[in-house]
Amino acid sequence: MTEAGYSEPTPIQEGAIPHALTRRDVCGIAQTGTGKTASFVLPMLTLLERGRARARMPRTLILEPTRELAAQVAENFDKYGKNHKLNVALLIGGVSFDEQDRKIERGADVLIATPGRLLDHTERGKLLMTGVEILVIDEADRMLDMGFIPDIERIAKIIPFTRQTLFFSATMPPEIQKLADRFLQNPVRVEVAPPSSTAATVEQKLVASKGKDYEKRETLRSIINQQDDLKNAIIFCNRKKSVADLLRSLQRHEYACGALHGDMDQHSRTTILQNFRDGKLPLLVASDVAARGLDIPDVSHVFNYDVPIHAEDYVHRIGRTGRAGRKGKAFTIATSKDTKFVDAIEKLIDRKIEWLDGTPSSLGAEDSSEKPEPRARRSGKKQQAPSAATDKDEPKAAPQQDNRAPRPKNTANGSSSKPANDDRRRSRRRDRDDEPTPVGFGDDIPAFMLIGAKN
DNA sequence: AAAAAAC
Repeated sequence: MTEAGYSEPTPIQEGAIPHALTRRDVCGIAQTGTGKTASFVLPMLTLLERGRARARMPRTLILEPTRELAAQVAENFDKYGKNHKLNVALLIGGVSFDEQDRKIERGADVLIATPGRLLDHTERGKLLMTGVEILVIDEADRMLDMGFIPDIERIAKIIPFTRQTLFFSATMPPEIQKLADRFLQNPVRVEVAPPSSTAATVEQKLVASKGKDYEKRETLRSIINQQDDLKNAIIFCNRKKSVADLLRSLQRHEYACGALHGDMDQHSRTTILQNFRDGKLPLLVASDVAARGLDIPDVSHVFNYDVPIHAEDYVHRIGRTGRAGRKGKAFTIATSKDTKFVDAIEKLIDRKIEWLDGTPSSLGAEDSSEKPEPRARRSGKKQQAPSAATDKDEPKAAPQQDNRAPRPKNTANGSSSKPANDDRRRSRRRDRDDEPTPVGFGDDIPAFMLIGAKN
């Protein structure tokens, strides 16, 4: 706890907790990584000490935009609420109703939910919201982005007017303010960080790349290999398909990596995230599902494989590193097509991001210097099955593989996506026969991290 | 140019 920075209150905690305890509504403007979660979990623990939950009538409700965030808040209750004998129910999609139903039936002190699943439960008539005393709306700006506001309105409507509401958002644009005005009564406003700031401890760089997929992948591998202090990293892509493609490519190059995006089944999402947190998986390829709020302590690097289309997402992505005053590095691969998005980011964060090699104008123009490998290499692979999109970048990557820096030695995915190219791989062994045999984690992965189960 | 969330 001390290590996590909770030995003394953070500004948002200092500002919000006393008011929450006096049952005032709170409008908190705080980014993740500011101790925001504890600023509602801790007072809730105190307020819940009196009284007990009745069957099917939860006493408090916390709404989160993504399943991972909801699970994370549930973990916080387990951590801080050890001695409070609370019933915590996590209601998220992608997993079965049964256990959730049982927890509701037993009487939940705390309900932590994503909007869709919560409404699903209420519509089945097994969940009564009339006993809710505290409503927490977390990540409101993101709820808005994701189109959840109508759901939130429906939910708020079935919760008694006499409730206390704690409302949190990283930013407070006019639409969010209007929303806050609707949900809150005479709130205390607590604001702790300017919305578009990036941590000063994060070293940010742009990396010029040519625009083809395989060229970007090669650029990415090259920056990864250049890092001598890489402990773990999140690699962000704009699309789920890119996440999947990049994962396959990196795995073929024997990087230990896993993927996280919203089309994956919940079991894989949970397992991969847990392995990444535990340090078993050093590289996480992810969509923006991982950009906000996920509490992964001490991510040393963030790589933006794609420049985010929305500038705010850049701030959220690189906010995964440099947390709690630690050092972090963020590299953004940019092609000539990304110029306007880069401009928008620099405008938002109000500073220029340096180019890695000081070559802003060389976008796509520096081919000769970096590529000693002639195209002739390609001829050797013509009878291969014309499948995996990753084929093309194999030969070019080979020369760099020999003296890679602290490269992860294992491959782990925890899901079904194994490179189905064993024979092809063997035939290319000569390209990297100095590589150690990859060791998979496979079954080594701890059992499905049951959300809310503590160890 | 996208992602996320209910079945």
